[in-house]
Amino acid sequence: MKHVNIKDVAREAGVSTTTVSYVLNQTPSQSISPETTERVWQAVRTLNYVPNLNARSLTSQKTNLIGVVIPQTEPGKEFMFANPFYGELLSAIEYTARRNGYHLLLSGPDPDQSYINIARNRSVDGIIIVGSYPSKSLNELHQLAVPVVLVDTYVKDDVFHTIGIDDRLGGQLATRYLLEHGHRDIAFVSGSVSEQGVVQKRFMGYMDALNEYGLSMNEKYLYLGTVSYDFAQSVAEEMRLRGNRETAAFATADILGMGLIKGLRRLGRRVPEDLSIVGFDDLDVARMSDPSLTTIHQNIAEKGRNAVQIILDAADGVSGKQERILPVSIVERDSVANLAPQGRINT
Amino acid sequence: MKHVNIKDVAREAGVSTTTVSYVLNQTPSQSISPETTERVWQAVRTLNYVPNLNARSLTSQKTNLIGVVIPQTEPGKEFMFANPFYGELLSAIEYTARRNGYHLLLSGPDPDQSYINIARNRSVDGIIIVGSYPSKSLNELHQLAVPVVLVDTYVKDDVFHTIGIDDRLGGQLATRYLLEHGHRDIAFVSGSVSEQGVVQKRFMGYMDALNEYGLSMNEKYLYLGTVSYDFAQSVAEEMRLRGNRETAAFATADILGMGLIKGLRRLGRRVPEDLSIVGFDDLDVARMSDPSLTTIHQNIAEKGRNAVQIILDAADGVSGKQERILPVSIVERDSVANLAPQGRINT
DNA sequence: ACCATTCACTTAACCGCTTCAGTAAATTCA
DNA sequence: TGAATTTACTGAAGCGGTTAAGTGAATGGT
Repeated sequence: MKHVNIKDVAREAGVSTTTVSYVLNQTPSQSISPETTERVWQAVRTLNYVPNLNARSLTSQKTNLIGVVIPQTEPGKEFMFANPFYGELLSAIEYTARRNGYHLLLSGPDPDQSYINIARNRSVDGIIIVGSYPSKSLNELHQLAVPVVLVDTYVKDDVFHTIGIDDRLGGQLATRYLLEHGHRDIAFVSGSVSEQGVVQKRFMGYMDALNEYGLSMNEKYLYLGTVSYDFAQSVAEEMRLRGNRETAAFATADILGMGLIKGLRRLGRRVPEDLSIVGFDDLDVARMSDPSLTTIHQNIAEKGRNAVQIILDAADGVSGKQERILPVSIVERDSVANLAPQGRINT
Repeated sequence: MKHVNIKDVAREAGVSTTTVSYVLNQTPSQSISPETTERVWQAVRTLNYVPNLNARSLTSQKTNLIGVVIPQTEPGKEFMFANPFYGELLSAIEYTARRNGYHLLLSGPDPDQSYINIARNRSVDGIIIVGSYPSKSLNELHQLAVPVVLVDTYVKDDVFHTIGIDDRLGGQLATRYLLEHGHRDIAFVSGSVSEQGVVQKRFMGYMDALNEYGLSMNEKYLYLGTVSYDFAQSVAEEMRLRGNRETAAFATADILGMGLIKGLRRLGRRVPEDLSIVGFDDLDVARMSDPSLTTIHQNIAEKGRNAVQIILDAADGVSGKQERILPVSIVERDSVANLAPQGRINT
């Protein structure tokens, strides 16, 4: 099946390829008669012509492609998008991009960081990078001529655009909520704390709240591992091993909160009666869990929309680094118990 | 920042662009001296040259791009990938593709079906279509020159490759499992039954199992809606309204099973004591639920890997339609109770 | 009525790369 | 040793578009 090209259309319509191009792109500076325009469209229809975007990109230097790099959530596992968080984010990105005539070029991060090359050799019009990466590999992105949007990465830099949430406030809200409900011994359950990641900020918020109440962080209450259901499940056991007496836990991801619930239940402990839990993200699964998870809400879709919008803006000539921070809020559900002064429990 | 091109490299290395091209692609039919080869690579390094894949694709007619079309799970919602099923599938696809030097061009289905054009104008090397679509829109894909892989679509056609699971057997296994546990009044909870979709097959399996036990389908036990947690939750209420006496339910997706659990609990009914449930898919969330969900396992990642492999094969010249069906099995967890003859319950 | 515009198009160069068809020198073979 | 082959390259066409510059004819202004 031969690819029909612009020449075929030109021949069919009895005009030059230039004219066809002008008609197709409705080039504003050029005037084409209505009759010719119609003839061209007619030819396009009869030949069922579709422009080759590769060729078009070659000259126009515009690809209408946005590169998206999404991390593995667990090292070694290939299922990076299995985490619903990324699914929702990617959905919003895809939808917004498509609404604006863009498509997505998707990639996980290669060990050899070839995702940088994607931006260069595919000539994407922009690139969205989700999650935290070693800053040295980010440095390589500086040589790029296209706008780069970092999602959920904390990095001091005045070239990359960033979009994120107020993670520190989120951590504070979560912890404060537990404090307000009478809890004083609050565990901190999370994946590893990296320099550029969100966990560090949430941890700072955790400490902020403790400080508000004149408390200080107790290292025995820190449970750091990976952002996975299984790790969180094991934390329940670890709590017992450490002989800790925490009455509540702040889990920095809903998945962690859910794993923790499961782990506790296995040991015969109940949520929230024996341990109150606040999660983070407000994924769909948070309300599906039993008990449903009190959590910090963030607007994931809005994050995705903003990421695309920043690139769209940049493509439209808006200059200067953009830095957007979306709000967070607490969603009260059923995983936190009120610890009355007497030590009695009221859910 | 000027794009450095092959000419710059040629000049730097003191050779022709042809030679550079041969070195870069290691064209087998051409012999280049080691010294020249080294000079070219040296030039590539000093200039930090990255080939423009757009230009390359233009001549070579190969893009190393695989188009992926993933449906919205709920009409009107933009979050098509939020369903963990698609996340896992997409992950496997992306990973396998990247391992083989391909990238993914991602798109949701436009109302105007422009995803067909993606295949044509972006000149992807293949296209993977997930989920069921109206067969007329599939017909348009026939004009494509690239291999098309349909995932989870039942369509009689000898052009499209297909990859799926034995949905009918899955439905049968699920239902039979309930029957084996003494259940006779078994609800069928699912999204809408479409011509090409998987639900229809699962429904047939449901009936197969009933027939095995000399039972026939009772229309009162059919609950059809959308594949969503919320719908399933409402089914619990609907069951009461209908005044039905089912002791078990086969939910054609894990999300439905989970929603059903939640809905029942809201009404003070317990799973599995009051209603036993078998789900489908064996998503991560199935084991996270409480009670954990007995479900039909399918290897989602394997599905994704196969989809890519089919395209890779076709690109390598393997001809003929491929049709792969992956096995299913039942995973026993905690959502099914044994209904003893006396009517007593043993979990 | 004459020059300046505007209109409606076309010609041709170019985007960055691949690849066919050469070509001159070095090597092999009889 | 001369012809045939191989080696190591190069020139130029072409992939399918876009776009700057150019060209007649029609229109406008005075």
